[in-house]
Amino acid sequence: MPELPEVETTRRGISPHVRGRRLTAWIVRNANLRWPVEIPNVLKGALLDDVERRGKYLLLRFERGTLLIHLGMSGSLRIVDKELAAGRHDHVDLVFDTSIVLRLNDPRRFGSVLWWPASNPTHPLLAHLGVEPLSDAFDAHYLRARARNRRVAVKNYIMNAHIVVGVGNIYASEALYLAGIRPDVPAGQVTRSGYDALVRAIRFVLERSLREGGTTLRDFVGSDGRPGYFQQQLNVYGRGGEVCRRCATRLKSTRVGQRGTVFCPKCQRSRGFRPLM
DNA sequence: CTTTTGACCTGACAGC
DNA sequence: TGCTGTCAGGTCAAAA
Repeated sequence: MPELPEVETTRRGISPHVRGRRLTAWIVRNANLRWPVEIPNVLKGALLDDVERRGKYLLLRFERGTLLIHLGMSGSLRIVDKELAAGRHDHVDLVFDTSIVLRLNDPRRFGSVLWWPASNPTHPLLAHLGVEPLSDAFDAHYLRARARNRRVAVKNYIMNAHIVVGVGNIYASEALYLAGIRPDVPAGQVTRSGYDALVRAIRFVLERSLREGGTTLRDFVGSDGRPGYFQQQLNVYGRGGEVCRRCATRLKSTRVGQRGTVFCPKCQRSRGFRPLM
């Protein structure tokens, strides 16, 4: 479900409620997520210093270490009152001293809750992550350099968290549309100006979605239960068979690297086309 | 090293 | 009303 804007929206939503609070208890109703849920006993009574984000991981910084939370495809975190009865798929509750509960719901259980002790300098899952797309380190030179001689489709390339984090199926599709690049072009064949446009487009879609509170397709809600509104801005994702807003050509629905992919065959070309930005 | 494929899981929806 | 197949905001590990 969540890509960078949804995870960041979640971070901003939960942070004011839990930051500076003590974790008094937790309830694990189903520890069987992607990996077994890890919440060590040293966390009892621990102070939560800050809530950060790295890629699609939320980092709950405690004095003794960090809880890593990944929302997978279908996860969401809500702030609820301790008395609110847990529903189906409410797998983990983190109970804070204010009777506030941070509740993880995840129907598909592709998410994770993992412990990263302060004694361990880098968690293996974070060690090889690529750059943050909204940081200065993310630029056309970087993208092009790492794409040299790579034949994977550019769409898969930008969805690879070892290259750049936070870009999933929605925003990859949208960014390639805005950049005028076909999703199935080999990453190594995208031109320098193509990567210039792509970097701008990725930043644009992520920042814009962030302003709108993320994208809600089926079930994403922020920590307060409000949906995101970015889906109203989608140009291609979920619009296969509909008409391109720019040129009225019928949008093509295909599969690129096992993922559903929609693009405009006229506005998106192998060597790039007029970028929309 | 890169690339491809399968795996993990539930739920919604289409078609018979 | 089933049943079956397909698809879904992710990403890791194994195989090629």
